[in-house]
Amino acid sequence: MTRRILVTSALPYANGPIHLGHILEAVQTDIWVRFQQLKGEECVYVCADDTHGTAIMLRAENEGITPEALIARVQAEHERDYAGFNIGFAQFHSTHSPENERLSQDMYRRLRANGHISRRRITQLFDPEKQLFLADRFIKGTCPKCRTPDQYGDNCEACNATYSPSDLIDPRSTLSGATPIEKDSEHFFFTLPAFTDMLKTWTRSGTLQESVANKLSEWLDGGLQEWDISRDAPYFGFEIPDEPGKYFYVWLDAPVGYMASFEALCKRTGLDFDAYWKPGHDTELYHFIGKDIVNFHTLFWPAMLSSVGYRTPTGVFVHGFVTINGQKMSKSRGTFINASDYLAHLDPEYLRYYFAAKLSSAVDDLDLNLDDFVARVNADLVGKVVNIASRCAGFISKGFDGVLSAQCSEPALVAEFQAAKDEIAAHYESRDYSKALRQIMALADKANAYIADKAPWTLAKTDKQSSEVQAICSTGINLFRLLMSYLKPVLPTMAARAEAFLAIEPLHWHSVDTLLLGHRIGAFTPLLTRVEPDKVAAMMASAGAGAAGAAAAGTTAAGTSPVGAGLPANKDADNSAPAATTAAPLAQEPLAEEIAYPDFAKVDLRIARIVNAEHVEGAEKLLKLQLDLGLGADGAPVLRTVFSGIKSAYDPASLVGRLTVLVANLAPRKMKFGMSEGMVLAAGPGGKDIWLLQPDSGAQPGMRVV
RNA sequence: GGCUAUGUAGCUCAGCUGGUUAGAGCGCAGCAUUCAUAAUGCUGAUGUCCGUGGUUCAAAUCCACGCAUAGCUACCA
Repeated sequence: MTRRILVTSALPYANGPIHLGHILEAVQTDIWVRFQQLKGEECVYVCADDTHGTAIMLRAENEGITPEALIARVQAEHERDYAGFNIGFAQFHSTHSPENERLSQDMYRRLRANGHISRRRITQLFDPEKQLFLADRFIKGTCPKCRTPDQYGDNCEACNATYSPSDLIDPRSTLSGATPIEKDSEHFFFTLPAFTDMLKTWTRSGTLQESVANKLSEWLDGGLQEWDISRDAPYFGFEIPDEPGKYFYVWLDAPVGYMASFEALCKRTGLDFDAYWKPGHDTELYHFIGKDIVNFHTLFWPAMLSSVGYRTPTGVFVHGFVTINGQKMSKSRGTFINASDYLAHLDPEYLRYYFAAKLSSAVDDLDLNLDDFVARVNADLVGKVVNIASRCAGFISKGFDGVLSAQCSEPALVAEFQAAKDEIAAHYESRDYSKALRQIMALADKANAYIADKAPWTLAKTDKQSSEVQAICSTGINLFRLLMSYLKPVLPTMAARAEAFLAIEPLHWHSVDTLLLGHRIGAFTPLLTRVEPDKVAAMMASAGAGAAGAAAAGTTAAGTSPVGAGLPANKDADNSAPAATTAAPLAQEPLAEEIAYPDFAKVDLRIARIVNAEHVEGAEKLLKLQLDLGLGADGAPVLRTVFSGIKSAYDPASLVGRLTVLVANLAPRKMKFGMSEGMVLAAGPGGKDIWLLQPDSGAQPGMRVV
């Protein structure tokens, strides 16, 4: 029985570029969808741009264009970036579409008919110059608790107090600088409390990860409140039926955008809309989202759906955020990496693999550690997987005209690879991609060990056409083919190259039940090249340059995605400036965390004279230095031996007599060639580019550096 | 502040419902190998499992408190 599955990932907001947070979500979703499709399920993946709201309106105004022109331009960029990562949408639509307008208004009318819309007047701060009601983040003022100036309207970054914007001392609009006035207006509310029981059941019915359900009980137990779904003109969005001058809050029509996108797909392909959105069908509906937008998808959305007689989602899958080298992406730190920054320098499959290798079904954040990224991709994909094909293919083409043996040797090993299918499938199904890939890589290790053990190259020396060589290498090729079948959801492009190399029809999940026997394969070509660390550095440089450009240009007030995919809502988020290409060291390695003076004072830096420097036998990188610190308290000269990794940059003879700076109270470290009693200071990326610190003349050995 | 998570080798992470000397990959050291995109195989070293208390015959695993990090905290997007 074929499953019929509709999958969405969160709608990126049309106010900024696609960044690695969006890509994490898209990759997670895409892998799941491709896996389902390879298994033969009918699985479609839809998404759209989220295009409404004050932020879009203001941005368009700043740029002197219409909102429609803005969202059209941004959507083209978004689609290009997603395509660059091979995200296989069946439909990428827009919330500013006729389908969405009709569906949103229809949903509102039915909510209203069911008595789930209430209305009342509320008072808000209003910018008299811009003639605009102000959201909290467009108001700044002095914190009423601790008097820190320049705080946003909802909470104080200095003392963490929360308050309402009208409590601020000396409030002003960040849009015009005007002093806001209080003004009231009628708003429309969705009566969420009426759905408390329904939601308590639904959130605990296996649709959500446990930690997410735990988090939600905070809201459910604390008592739900009505949800304000209207905004006053001027607003870029859909007008509320029968209520001129009132617009749907962007978050009302954003999730409806999932339906709208799907409806557009149905029109093109003949899929049955109702079978996926009306109750009583065996179809499945899943939303992949980031942890910042849980409320909208697991409270408001299912409540609205159930009110108007649509089905509720089968599952909502929540993931964490992307961090870069352990820190959250930040424009000021130069670690805000846009999809286009990545694609300009690196192969998308690297990142798909790296994300997959670290993704689980948990809500944890995922760290992109750049050194780990290079090492992991190169070791796993090039060193392990591709290597299997690479080391076997030559024998087959040279000795046997590319024809594989009629039987595999080592049937037990082959069977073990095939038997892993169900377990790997279960991991993909449950979104434990890291477990799936760990298992696949363990198999790849076995394949390499098998080939090393059989050493076909020794046999080939005596007989190039030995049937044993053919059998061993054909087995290797078959093992490689099985691994590629398992990896195909993650690495579609590499899988396609492998299919071309093997001269076979596209692999699918059940391809592992068969073997390639007596088949002629093509010539081996590199299926994936290694990640070059230089390219990673270049990517970071362009991301950092984007940040610098944005700062110099002065950012406009703007939000990140309402249906944000990977980052916390960032008040400073903005489009990045065009990427530059020069690599600034500061951009590559941002400043470390601030420390207090006492922390610095712990480090005792001293001037030292290099009195001897020599090569160390057997050491690749080290020089052995003798350092003179001058006379000690007892009048005797103090000498230190330090091993320093500067061999590649300095000739020992050129160092003797120089002054430099020594970390004098560093704990001695036992190294292979002896004890190192301290550390000399140097800068640079390594290799020939290392520069030793040297004081101006006049400094004496033993002087403390402060 | 409250809540939800996270904190395990240099790095990235597994360790489910408590039970022998705490694991993997990468990195590192040594040996082997040279078929392969300096790829591969074998061997080895490395951990107060964030801290402090507690429950228990037994805790990385349970409880409490604390520290650190992230997110959420509804008329923010």
